[in-house]
Amino acid sequence: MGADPLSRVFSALADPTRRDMVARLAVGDATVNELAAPYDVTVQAVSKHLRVLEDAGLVSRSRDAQRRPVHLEAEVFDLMTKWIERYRRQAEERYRRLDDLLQSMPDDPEPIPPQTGAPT
Amino acid sequence: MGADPLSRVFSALADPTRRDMVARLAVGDATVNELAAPYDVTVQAVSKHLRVLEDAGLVSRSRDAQRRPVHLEAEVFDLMTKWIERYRRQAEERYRRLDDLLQSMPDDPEPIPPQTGAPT
DNA sequence: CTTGTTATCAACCACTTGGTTGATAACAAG
DNA sequence: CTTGTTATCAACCAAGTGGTTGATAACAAG
Repeated sequence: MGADPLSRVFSALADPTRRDMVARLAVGDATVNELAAPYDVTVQAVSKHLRVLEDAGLVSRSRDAQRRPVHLEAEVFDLMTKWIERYRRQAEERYRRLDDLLQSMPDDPEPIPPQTGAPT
Repeated sequence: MGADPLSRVFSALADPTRRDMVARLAVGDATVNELAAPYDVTVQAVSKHLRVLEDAGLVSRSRDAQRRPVHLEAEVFDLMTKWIERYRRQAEERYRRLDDLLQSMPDDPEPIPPQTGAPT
């Protein structure tokens, strides 16, 4: 469990039930029981899911008598978005450069004939 | 392994080694050995990681004699980005609306007194 | 105080995961 | 054909995950 923040966030959202809960919480705060209702699992299982989301910083819990309203924390999404955008942009940039290169040269698909001694 | 595409992508990127490989591949294609070099693990382990990335659609592999150049597929990132953006926007929208609501009413933190028979 | 509700903690279980070693396949070069 | 390189497959193992049941805590209401 001592993983880095990014790993925790990705890992938390790798579960469809957990993504569902995030979707539900985007509409508004909810109690554990409310979150458990749509799924065919025990409240304990949902409680565990919420702990994972909380450890990832995606969710926070407050107190209201014996209820524990769950609240979605949208900021952590930025962490992922930044990571994703960075490498997507980098990959697209690379692709663009490759494309330019291929267009600038008309033929000859053998860039490096190292020491195969092709005689004249 | 019969998970949905989104789960596979999130799950694949939940591992720091795999994210590292994506970062490396964003610079340019690489062989399995090249990808294994920086890490203190066997080539087999790296091969497994690549399979996970491939199953998630993040990576594709071609043939060059006995080498298997690995190529980053940037399109799959869109799947995540779309999902993330959707619920972030929704959560922010909700936050904005809540903020408006709180500003429009000056006091009285009891919105719903259901049947407590408050007389007159 | 007792009862019911909401939620967590603890122990357990089947399955997955990330790693290992060993064998094998595919190919290049001597 | 034999050797070396690159990579995958197969079996195994320790640790983690998602689920369960049972006990417990915290609180509201009778």
